[in-house]
Amino acid sequence: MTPSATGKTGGRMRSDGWPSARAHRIGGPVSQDVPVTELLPDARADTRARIEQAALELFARKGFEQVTTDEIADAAGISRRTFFRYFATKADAVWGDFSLHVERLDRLLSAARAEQPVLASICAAYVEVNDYSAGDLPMLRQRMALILGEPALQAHSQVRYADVDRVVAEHVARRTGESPGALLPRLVATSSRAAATTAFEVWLADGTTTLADDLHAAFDQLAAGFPTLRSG
Amino acid sequence: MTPSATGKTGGRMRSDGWPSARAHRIGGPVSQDVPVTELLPDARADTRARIEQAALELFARKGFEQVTTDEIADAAGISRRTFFRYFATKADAVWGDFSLHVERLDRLLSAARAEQPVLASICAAYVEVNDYSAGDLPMLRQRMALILGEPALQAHSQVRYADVDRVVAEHVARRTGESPGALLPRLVATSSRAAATTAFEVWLADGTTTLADDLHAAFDQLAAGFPTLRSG
DNA sequence: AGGTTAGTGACACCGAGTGCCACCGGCAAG
DNA sequence: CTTGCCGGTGGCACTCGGTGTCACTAACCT
Repeated sequence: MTPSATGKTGGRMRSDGWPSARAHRIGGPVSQDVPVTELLPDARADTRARIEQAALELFARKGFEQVTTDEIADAAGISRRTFFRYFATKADAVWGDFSLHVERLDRLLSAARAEQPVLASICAAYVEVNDYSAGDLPMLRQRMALILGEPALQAHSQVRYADVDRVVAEHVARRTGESPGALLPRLVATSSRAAATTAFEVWLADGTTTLADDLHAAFDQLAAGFPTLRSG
Repeated sequence: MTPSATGKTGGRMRSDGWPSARAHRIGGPVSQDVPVTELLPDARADTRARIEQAALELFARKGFEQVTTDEIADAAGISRRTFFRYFATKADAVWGDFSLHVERLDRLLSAARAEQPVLASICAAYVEVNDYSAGDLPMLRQRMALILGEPALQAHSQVRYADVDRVVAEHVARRTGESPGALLPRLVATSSRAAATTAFEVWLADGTTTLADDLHAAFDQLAAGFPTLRSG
């Protein structure tokens, strides 16, 4: 918890450091920028953000697999054990509160106008959820480059996307009166997510286009049954 | 290699078993059904098949996460280390020679008639690759139930599907003259795979339909831009 | 017979994750 | 002020997936 984490042992089995109480005694008098009091309110949110930031920076610099949870914990000034109290897996540190995004997507879909074509509603919801401010774009790029580029994160993403698909499939089911497990709701959910993911990839690789434009382009193709393909 | 694997140590750090030479000496004279000679030709293929079978049976019975690689090795009559000489990861034991399927898909796409619409070629290739004999269907069901149901395998599948997507995207790129990295080839690849995966899920859940029928149904919807959705 | 080679098992090691316990700080009740 | 509770934490031991290394064996090739 000492803001300057230098001097902490951090690793397990390293046995070259002092017990953590010692580190506290060292760091304590040196740093006074955190008043020690009022640590309770949302110190957890702070710590979580610090871990996430440290992890993201390390992943971007060295690659996901090359970073150990020990290093992340060290960089964030906490112990390895505490890292896993904030994030269930190493991969989860890359996905900030993703469940919030899913909830937001759900709310947007539920509030969609009934006159609007279903795919248009889904596209609009995807665009809205991914409407980041210019200042946040660099972090988004970094995050998505990791998620789409690192095989381990690519694999992990499947689990996260399952939630998205469920929400979208339920929306389609509501609109068509079918069961969420039927072919059409599932298919619309998975293929619209495929469209979104592809748009992200193109947006990342290109660098000149807008994410919203790429999303619209992908969804237009999907909704029209890939008209440019009919030349065959 | 003793056909009856009872008496093997199997686990690591268990230290209650004899050295492996001892086990060989015990198992040797007892079992003569394997002529010891002609073990070289494709004993590897045999061993690989035995491991795969043991793993699949254990996964289906206890769940993927509840099975350790030690157990698989024991059941297959080999050591843990040898398991990882045949399969890079525990998850890979579920996917039989999947690269063969990808190669076959690639060949089918390359041989597709140019007059045929692109999506029809892709659908036909998917159907062809997944045209199992009636006798193999139970194993296919078991495999796919694991891959689509177990989160860990679901995640791992992403890596495998990346190869499929690459092959399909390259085909689309050849047909349209675009780059394989452009939006349309990527999008067609990912969304057609989404269609295939969804068809598999529905086929698995339903039990009365044909996989080929479900695949055609999904691709028809995709190619037509989800016509039943236009009621909005 | 001697050397080569492929397949194997034992072993040690790493890193992700988990359960458990001890500690320490804040806080309420006495 | 002391006592006891409680949330967050660090340390530790353990499991399990995965890897590098080494020694051994059996088939093979001269």
